[in-house]
Amino acid sequence: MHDQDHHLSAAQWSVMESLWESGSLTGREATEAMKKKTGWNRSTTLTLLRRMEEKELIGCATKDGVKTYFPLLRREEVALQETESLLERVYDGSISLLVSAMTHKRALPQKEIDQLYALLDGLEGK
Amino acid sequence: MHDQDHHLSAAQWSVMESLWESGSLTGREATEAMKKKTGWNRSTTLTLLRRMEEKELIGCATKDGVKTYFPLLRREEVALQETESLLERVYDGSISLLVSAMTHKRALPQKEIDQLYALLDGLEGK
DNA sequence: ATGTTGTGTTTACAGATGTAAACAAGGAGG
DNA sequence: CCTCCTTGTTTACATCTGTAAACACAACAT
Repeated sequence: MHDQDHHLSAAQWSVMESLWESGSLTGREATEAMKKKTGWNRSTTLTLLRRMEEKELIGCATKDGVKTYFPLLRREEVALQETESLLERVYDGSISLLVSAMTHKRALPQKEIDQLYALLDGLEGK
Repeated sequence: MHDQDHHLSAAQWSVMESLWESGSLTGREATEAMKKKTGWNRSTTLTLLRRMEEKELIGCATKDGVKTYFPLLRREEVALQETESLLERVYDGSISLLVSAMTHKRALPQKEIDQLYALLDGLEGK
């Protein structure tokens, strides 16, 4: 395993999302995708890719002068890290506190409620 | 109300936490608290406070040459923002997805499970 | 009156981030 | 051959962050 504690900025998330979605993207594809998604200039995307490669968030292979980038982190991995970080920082590690806070703000759709019940039942069963 | 979308850095959270805990702190108290909590140098804390005041995360009043700082944001407000941001970004807005992800990683203590059930029951009742 | 102390203000400086323009080099067309 | 497109590389530059050292000034102690 490599370094943990990868806090991704919003911009980096955008890039990662695109890479996760397609598995890998050539520089060309990436700049196009980002252009469409966020309006970034080609250079902006390429800079982001370079920096992210430097810090080993993504990898890259060159073939016939064309680079192909791919994620080096799994989405779940990063998601978990970010989630745990927030959970600790804000909710003292308590998921129920988090859920409570959210439900106080905006109503949870019935579907979500059902899913949570199912989830909890599954846990008990184990 | 003022601007939303206040993404606090870890350092800023530390400061805010201290202010939320005590309601307000003089420069002296703040530097001491931060010194103890994070080991920061006096200057570091004062710089943080100044910058945070500039961007109106905190306010400050001077009396007899002594400054007293206090939060301008409520903790719940910021907590909610950060949580919703993560939820959208990572879990497509679905709380149950988030909870699911977390429970897949580490077991939820029984206490948490109970609390979640209670929470859900409360929602149904409403 | 003068040096020490407590408090606040200015200045500093490296690294990360957002955002790109400029530059370079290999192929495709003419 | 010479030029234009495509793809990659370098350089740029303002802002934000983390982390302080230096400086300034008033009150206190001697």
